Amino acid sequence: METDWVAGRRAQMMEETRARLIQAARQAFATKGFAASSMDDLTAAAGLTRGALYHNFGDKKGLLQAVVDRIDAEMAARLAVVGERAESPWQGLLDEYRAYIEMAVEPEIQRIVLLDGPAVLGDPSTWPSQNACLAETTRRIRALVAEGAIPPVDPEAAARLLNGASLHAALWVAASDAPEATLAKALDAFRRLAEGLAIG
Amino acid sequence: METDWVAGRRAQMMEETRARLIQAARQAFATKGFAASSMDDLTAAAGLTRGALYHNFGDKKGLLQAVVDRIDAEMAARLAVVGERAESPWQGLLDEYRAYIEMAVEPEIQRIVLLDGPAVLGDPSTWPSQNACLAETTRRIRALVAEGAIPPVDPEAAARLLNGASLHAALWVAASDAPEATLAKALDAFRRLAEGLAIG
DNA sequence: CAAATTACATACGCGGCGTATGTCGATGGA
DNA sequence: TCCATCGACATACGCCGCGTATGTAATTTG
Repeated sequence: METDWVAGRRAQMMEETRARLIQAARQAFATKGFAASSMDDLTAAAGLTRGALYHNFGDKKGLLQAVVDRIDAEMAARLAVVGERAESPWQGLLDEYRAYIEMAVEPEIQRIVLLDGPAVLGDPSTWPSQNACLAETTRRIRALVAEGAIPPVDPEAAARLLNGASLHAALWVAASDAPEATLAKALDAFRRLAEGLAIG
Repeated sequence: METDWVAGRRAQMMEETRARLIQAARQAFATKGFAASSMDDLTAAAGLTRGALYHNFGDKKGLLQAVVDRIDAEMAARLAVVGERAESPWQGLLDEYRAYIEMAVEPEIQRIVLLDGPAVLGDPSTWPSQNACLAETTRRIRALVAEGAIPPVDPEAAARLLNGASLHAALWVAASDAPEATLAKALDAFRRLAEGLAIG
């Protein structure tokens, strides 16, 4: 009979394999993009072959999905920490979005989650991960409405629009040749938009 | 010697060829996406071969660029008409963005310009077409600031953020199973954000 | 009239994806 | 203890699609 100990060890091996593939994929997708990344190269870099990949993730898109889910979860965690530190819920929201924009400038996040992800996997809301990052900001806006800090608004709608605005701000900053100045302009404009929620 | 008449006729033939390829590409890219569209199928549908394609557009990305430029120009023209019809400049801006969101729901525009375009060609601001659509909204915001209708803000920053918000609103609406209701919620939230520009 | 150029079509090679098949260790019943 | 099974990968194969090199017919130029 298979002991729990042995079974657990086997499962741990598989998780190790998956983790290594995901890590290699992050590296490849971030630097070369999804389309230009070869599965052979990618798996070889992880010390495996395409067999392991198709066994664990089904196909190339499945691997991208796994990578996206992982990064998205990391982003949501980072956002929650930032939002919690703020002195007021409203300031927490602004801080979260500032952090979001700054994260979205990171090449890995921008390339994988914001460009290739939607293009290959479709609208983020249809992702299995349900876009934890979006859920986090939606939750925060919902709380603001519930406690009367801002006038009623559909939380998901507001979160989606603000996320979209942040994402484009990040693309703009990343492509700019004066990132600092561009970021400042983007953040200023963003604040103006967000305050429309607080006032209107 | 080549007469002007003959030269003009030759140029017209090439434009005809380019137009047919672009049209076939629009159809293919819109329905199957850029990556899944075969150049052989695409050119055959236009009654040509890949030879014509590489001669006129360089490579597959070049064709996408041409398609994107064309659609972008059409969008900008449609937006300008909508904005001009409004009774006030501010209302013109709101009308333009309403039109933008509704356009962005159209599968062809969403798939080609908003998803595959940025993923394959990079940030829209780096496109040769200079994103006529974005330029149009930037121009309008600049005018609003100039005439004192809204407090000073960097026009490009504001336009980019609003475009991003609109785009994500459109993705949301398109993926929704109750598009009408979703569109209403999106438009309401968008109006709140935009008013942040007017007030803040 | 020969040489060069244009605007395509045809032919070829290479890489990459997905799948079918093989392998090896672990498991589990007789 | 032995063999049949199964899971987790590796290997092998075929097909498709892109880019490029080459061919070709019409036209222009010297």
